[in-house]
Amino acid sequence: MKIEDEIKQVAFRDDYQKAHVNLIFTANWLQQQQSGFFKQFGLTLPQFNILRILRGQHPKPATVNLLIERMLDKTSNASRIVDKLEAKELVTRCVCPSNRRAVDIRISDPGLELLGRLDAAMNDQQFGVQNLTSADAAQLSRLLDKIRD
Amino acid sequence: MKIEDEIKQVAFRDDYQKAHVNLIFTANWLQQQQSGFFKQFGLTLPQFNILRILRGQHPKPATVNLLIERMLDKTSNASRIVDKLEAKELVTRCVCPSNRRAVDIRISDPGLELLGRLDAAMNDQQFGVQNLTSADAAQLSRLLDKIRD
DNA sequence: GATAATTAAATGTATGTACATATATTTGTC
DNA sequence: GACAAATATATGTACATACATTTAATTATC
Repeated sequence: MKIEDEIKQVAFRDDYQKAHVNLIFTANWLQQQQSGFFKQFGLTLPQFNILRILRGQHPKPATVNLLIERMLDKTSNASRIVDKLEAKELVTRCVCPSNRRAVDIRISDPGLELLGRLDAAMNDQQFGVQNLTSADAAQLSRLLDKIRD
Repeated sequence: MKIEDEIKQVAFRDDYQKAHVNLIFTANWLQQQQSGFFKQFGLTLPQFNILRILRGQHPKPATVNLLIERMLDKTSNASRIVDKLEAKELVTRCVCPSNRRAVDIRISDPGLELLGRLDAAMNDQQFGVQNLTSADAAQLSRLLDKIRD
């Protein structure tokens, strides 16, 4: 659906304003699609992202600092998201032996198992990007990179 | 900067996954740019959006329902955002005379004055979309509309 | 080696999001 | 006109975000 119809705004000042609003709107739409998906597995999107980083490190541990570096949203609160994952026993947390300020965070076996199920489900669920051609997708990334220059 | 460098991921599975991650990352980046901007004026992004809708209605009142319809994020809590704006005396709220279930919400004179200052400042602040050509911006909107089909 | 500065994580507070539920008013039906 | 259904908003709870502050451990400096 065209963005004008989605947000019931008759016209935009120019293509720049339209692209800007469309970007915010679409990313939001995507996040909602995704959070509905993750909810089936008892996770939120940020919790999933942290688990995925931990799997990337596995079997090495990660520290909170490393999680913050790798997270898409740098300013979010990794420490409290790990709290939630620990409560669900998807990760373990223990004081780092070589630096007792830091904590070693590891994905647990149930955590790995959950991510495995999520991977399988995600292959059947492409959240709209499948509507693009491969060339479209590449072009989209090029435009987005240009915006952040 | 290319998305691979931004999030320190070596490679994506395909252009689809890359575009997807890039979209989420870029929209987040844009929102952070904006929220820093609005903070100078004592507003948050959703508060600004509500004020802008109210100005569009002015001098007619808006109801909470109308705000929800027009907001980019449909599921957020308009009622509590209006609470914050009312506390700052940027809007007024009173029971609608013709339907006492509804509340009439109006932007106040200080609210209009604040939006006026924001408009001026926003013309000097284009948040990255100015890096695109006009044709790029139009193409971006076309791709985003396609994703949400 | 005591003390200051830095670093790593956790905590506090205000705001917003998502979703369920509650309260009050209006509308529809018998 | 009583009572059920629908409507408009507000409230409650859990989670996340944004940013400042605190606590504890380590490193640097004298």
